[in-house]
Amino acid sequence: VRDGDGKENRVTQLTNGRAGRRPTLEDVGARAGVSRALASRVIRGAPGASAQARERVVTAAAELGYRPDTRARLLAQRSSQSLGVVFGMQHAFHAALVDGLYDAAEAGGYELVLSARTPSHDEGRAVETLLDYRCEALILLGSETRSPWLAAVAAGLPVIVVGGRVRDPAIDVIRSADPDGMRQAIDHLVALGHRQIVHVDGGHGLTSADRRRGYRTAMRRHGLAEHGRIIPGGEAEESGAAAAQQILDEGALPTAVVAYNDDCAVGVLDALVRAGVDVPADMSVVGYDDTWIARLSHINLTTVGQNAPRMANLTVERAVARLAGEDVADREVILPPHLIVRGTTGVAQGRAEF
Amino acid sequence: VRDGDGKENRVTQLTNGRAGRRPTLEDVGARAGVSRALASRVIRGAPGASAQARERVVTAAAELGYRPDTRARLLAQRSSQSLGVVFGMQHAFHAALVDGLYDAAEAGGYELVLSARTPSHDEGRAVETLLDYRCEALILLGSETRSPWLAAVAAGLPVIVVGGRVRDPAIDVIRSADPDGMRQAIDHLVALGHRQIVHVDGGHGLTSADRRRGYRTAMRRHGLAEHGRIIPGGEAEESGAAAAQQILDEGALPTAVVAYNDDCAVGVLDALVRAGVDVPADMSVVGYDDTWIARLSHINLTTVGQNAPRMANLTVERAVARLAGEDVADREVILPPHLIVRGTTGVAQGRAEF
DNA sequence: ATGAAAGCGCTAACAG
DNA sequence: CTGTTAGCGCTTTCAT
Repeated sequence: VRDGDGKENRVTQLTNGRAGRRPTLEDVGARAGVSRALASRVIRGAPGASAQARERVVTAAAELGYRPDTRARLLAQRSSQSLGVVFGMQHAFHAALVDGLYDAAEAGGYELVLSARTPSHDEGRAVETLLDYRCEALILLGSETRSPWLAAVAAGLPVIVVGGRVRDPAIDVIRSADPDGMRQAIDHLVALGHRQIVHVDGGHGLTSADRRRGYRTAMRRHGLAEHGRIIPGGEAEESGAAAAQQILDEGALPTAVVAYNDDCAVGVLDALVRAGVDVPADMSVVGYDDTWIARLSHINLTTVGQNAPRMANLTVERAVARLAGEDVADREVILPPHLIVRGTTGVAQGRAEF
Repeated sequence: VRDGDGKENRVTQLTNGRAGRRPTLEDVGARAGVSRALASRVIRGAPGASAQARERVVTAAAELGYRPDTRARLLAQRSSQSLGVVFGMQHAFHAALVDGLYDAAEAGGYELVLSARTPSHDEGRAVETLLDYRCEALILLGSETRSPWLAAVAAGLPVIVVGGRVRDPAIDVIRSADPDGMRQAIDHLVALGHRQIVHVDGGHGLTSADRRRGYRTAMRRHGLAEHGRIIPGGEAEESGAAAAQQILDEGALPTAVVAYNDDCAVGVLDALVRAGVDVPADMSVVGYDDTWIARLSHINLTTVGQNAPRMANLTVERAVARLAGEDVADREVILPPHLIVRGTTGVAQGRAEF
């Protein structure tokens, strides 16, 4: 009798009132025979109401199908208790993040106001919208903006970038240690006997640069700098496929490919499979982000996971801390990523140079 | 003497926040030497302000970096001028739809309030949030809810479902003619000489039922009822892969597969390619929705397109019409889909039965 | 053309 | 514990 009935009742109440005007606190108070202020206290669970009053207000509200008006509440409150979130539709990882943010925000008593980044609604517009709603803090998923306007915005309210790279000292960043994730991937491959490991990178972004750096460092540490190779890629499947094609065309195949992210890795995977390369028998492939696409049973991609729920929690925590004026030591929180071994990596083939 | 001083002091005391106070219309008016009301008129481009006043207010606002407070504006206006949108992160098609909705809403002078459907934030919660923002109409992307609560909600405000199937007479539906899309796909394949065409369906949803029906009808019309076959699938890649595996295991391969949607088709594609089946030489594959995934150059999937921008426009139009109280003849608007021929379909192999 | 005043629905300070 | 009184920032009559 949990969700089904409860929800049904809740929503039914929404519409019980007359079609013309939705009931206000005044109406509820009148029906319960108390003042609007007292009704308000009861509704929002604030202290200072007798059990009797509480009971009457609750029933009156239920009968009327009362629902508080968010706009009015936000306006009257000193704090709007809402966090603005800019996300990119399309980004699989953002879906997980937003999900976590809903949880964390609710737990912290905050509302979430969403604004999407789409071709016709860029990050700037998204931020403006959110600002106009007077949300108290801004959460930008995967932003890599270097424009000065973000800094200006950050002067007005806490701004937290999740899974992106921004260097402004006024902006908090929650992300994971990309070089470390790469290290784990390389370590894993090396342990499986791979030496010819190429990296299909993610293009010009800062995150891409980080992962590239992690790749280089890890290869060097294993004494494989000679065998390393970086192929220009991108964020999408298409780039991965193109990069894989390039690898194939060159003839001298590596034994493993580490891609910038899962999307890119899937592109690589696809191109390889089409070319008749057996993964992982002939070649291993590793992605990054552990998005739902990596988990699909037929893809079953070995990848580096970022713990979206944890990042979401930290993000909301950080936002709340900033809003409370607490001093935070570290502008940047860097979480440890963790390798998730699935089916696209295996022992390296015997090779001439072995 | 204006009451500026006293009020200013009071307010300054109240807002000892870190960020200082954002300018209000009152501030803009004061700086421009006009009343708040007049400033309001100028800001929102309402008539009733001299060119001179207009000019001064505009510059004052610019200097102050004034931005209207959406919450307050919505509260004061009789109509909130905002449309609530519930979408599913993850759904590639919704990204295109939301993009179009932003465009259309802006053109129509409406705000968009987004609420995502995620594991921890289901459609019911999403709708509640939106309702609490007092948006004037609700736009549900891809909803197939059969619960009575939606009907209850629709009693209170216009509800428009896009690309879904809901039977309530109070709910508008904008979708495309799925059976017709299927027909186009089948016609295309038949024209290429295919006869053994199987359909991997989308499961229990109404949209899936529609497409399944379209498949059956089209096959019958071509006299291919005997060759038809429907394999249970689902909405995601995984289901497509599983269905393809089933087809492969059975030995007697068809020459073409029409999948429920692009995701499913990509799963099919993947499983086929892994099994060494050459697409489209050995087998043709068709998807549905023309999402970005179908357009990826290495997937290059023949699919049925739904014209998201058009649907978005119609949706907003419909919402506005309902809000204006206009009588709309057709509760359901059904758009013609169109086949997009790409690289996964080709002439059928010569077959024994030919 | 302009301004004063009255709200929108709610919260919050202060009396009783 | 409860009601009264002020607003939150903006729009909207209704005078001037």
